[in-house]
Amino acid sequence: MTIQIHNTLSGKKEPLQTLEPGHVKLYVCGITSYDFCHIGHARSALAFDMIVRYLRYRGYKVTFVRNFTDIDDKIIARAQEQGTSSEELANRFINEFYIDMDRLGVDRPDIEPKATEHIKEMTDLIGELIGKGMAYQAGNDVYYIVDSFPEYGKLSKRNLEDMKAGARITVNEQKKHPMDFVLWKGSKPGEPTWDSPWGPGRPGWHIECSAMSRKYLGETFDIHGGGQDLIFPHHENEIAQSEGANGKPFVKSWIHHGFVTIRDEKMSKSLGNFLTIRDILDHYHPEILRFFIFSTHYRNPLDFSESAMKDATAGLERLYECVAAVDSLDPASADKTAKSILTPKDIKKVMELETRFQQAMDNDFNTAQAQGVFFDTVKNINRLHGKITGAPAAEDIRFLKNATALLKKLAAIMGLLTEDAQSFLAARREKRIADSDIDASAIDALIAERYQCRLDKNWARSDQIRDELLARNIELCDGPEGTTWSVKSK
RNA sequence: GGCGGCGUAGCCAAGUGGCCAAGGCAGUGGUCUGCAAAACCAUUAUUCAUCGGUUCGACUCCGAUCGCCGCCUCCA
Repeated sequence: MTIQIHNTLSGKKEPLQTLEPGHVKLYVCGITSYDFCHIGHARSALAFDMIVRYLRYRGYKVTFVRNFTDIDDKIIARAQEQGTSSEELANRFINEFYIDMDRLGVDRPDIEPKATEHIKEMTDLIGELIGKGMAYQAGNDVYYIVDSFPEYGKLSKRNLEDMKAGARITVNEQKKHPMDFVLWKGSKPGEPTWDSPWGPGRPGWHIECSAMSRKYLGETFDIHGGGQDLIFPHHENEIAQSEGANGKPFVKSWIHHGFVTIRDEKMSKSLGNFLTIRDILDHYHPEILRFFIFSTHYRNPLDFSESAMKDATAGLERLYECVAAVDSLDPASADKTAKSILTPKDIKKVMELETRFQQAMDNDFNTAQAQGVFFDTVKNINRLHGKITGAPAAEDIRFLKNATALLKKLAAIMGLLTEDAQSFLAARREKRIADSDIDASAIDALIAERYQCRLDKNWARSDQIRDELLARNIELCDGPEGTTWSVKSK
């Protein structure tokens, strides 16, 4: 089985064939650091985190590069608003980004280049394009000549004629063609500047990715990724720059993930439906967000809502409940004379987990399908666990523990089931108590009273106490070790 | 207007032409319990927006229609 990946360039799923055997070279467009990251950035980071982990699990060496855009118009504007330098602002939000990524448990890429640390690579590349007649200086700016690259539009499937017709682009007198885009911008007074053969200025947005990917991954590499909104113009322009300068194919396969929407609208600041990663993590455990994001295939739109997060919570807890139940089996309590309850069919069903997981993930990283495989396995584990009556056979304990160990190993590729199951569930219960203003001692007193009622078989009063507490969103659970209580999930 | 994508049960969501159309949430029935709750088990789409076509056979391929979304300006 080979891994199939949907390639935006061809519009089809294609088998992964690395240029260098067993080594995937991956470049992903990172953030422009001028504000806190939102849930859409989280989806991007998590999608590629999962992809890298899966490729490594499948035995590939992966060189993963993700850049920081730390100089651009928005950064300059925001820095001026705040009375600070663009350097300080960009670095501050890079640090905030790391805080978010660490909370989400996202692994660091191998290389995280910053645009401002690669000005030389960019000016070299621009120089090459001018030398080839593919770029020109106009005033203090340098522009790319889109007409010089016949394949312009091949990624976004559009042509220059169509784009001119629907042009909503501000007319720029200096440009020879309205679609020509800027490689180098002459600086205005007060803006950050770097020296260049075309005078003081700063790089255009697209050139950094062409320059930095070439430096770290070479002129041609395997996979380039980002959000669907980057297809045009950003990635289209990267292709024009890189293939124009290098005369070689830029990227073998393009991966673009879908948006996060809220009430089916794309998040945007103008609509005010903007949720930052830390807004979400203040209310939900990081694994719940991960579970939610991976419950849909990465290319589909994903609609954020409280009810969707509630579903994700219930689903993740179901997985943890299964693991916790198996964890609580004590090998020392095994009955040496007990017969195994396992049938060859049971064993086969559970052992299919890894194959089925790989089939799902090989199919363009289909995490939604893979989650389905997890639940099938959980169902089987629970069924077998339920078949055990009395002291279990040692063989059965070993089998169930191996099964949950495998489940945890595979779920970890999506960053799920990484915590101790008992602790996770206990923390969930405590969080619910903490989130509600409940007087625990008063509840304990009522439980004590009810305990006496139950000994006296005074069911009426006993049930009355339970109903009173239930009205306050507190659930009682009568077990062999006494009564426990928990706050009901909404 | 140009280009791309999507429409599968109450909700979410897989499905790379052919055994009963995964899975989750919610619902229903059971096990457990004094009764419950939680947990677990079982169960829930003769049908895949609509209409045609190709095929021995289509949710899957092709065409048309309706509806929704995204990109074409910064954007994950």
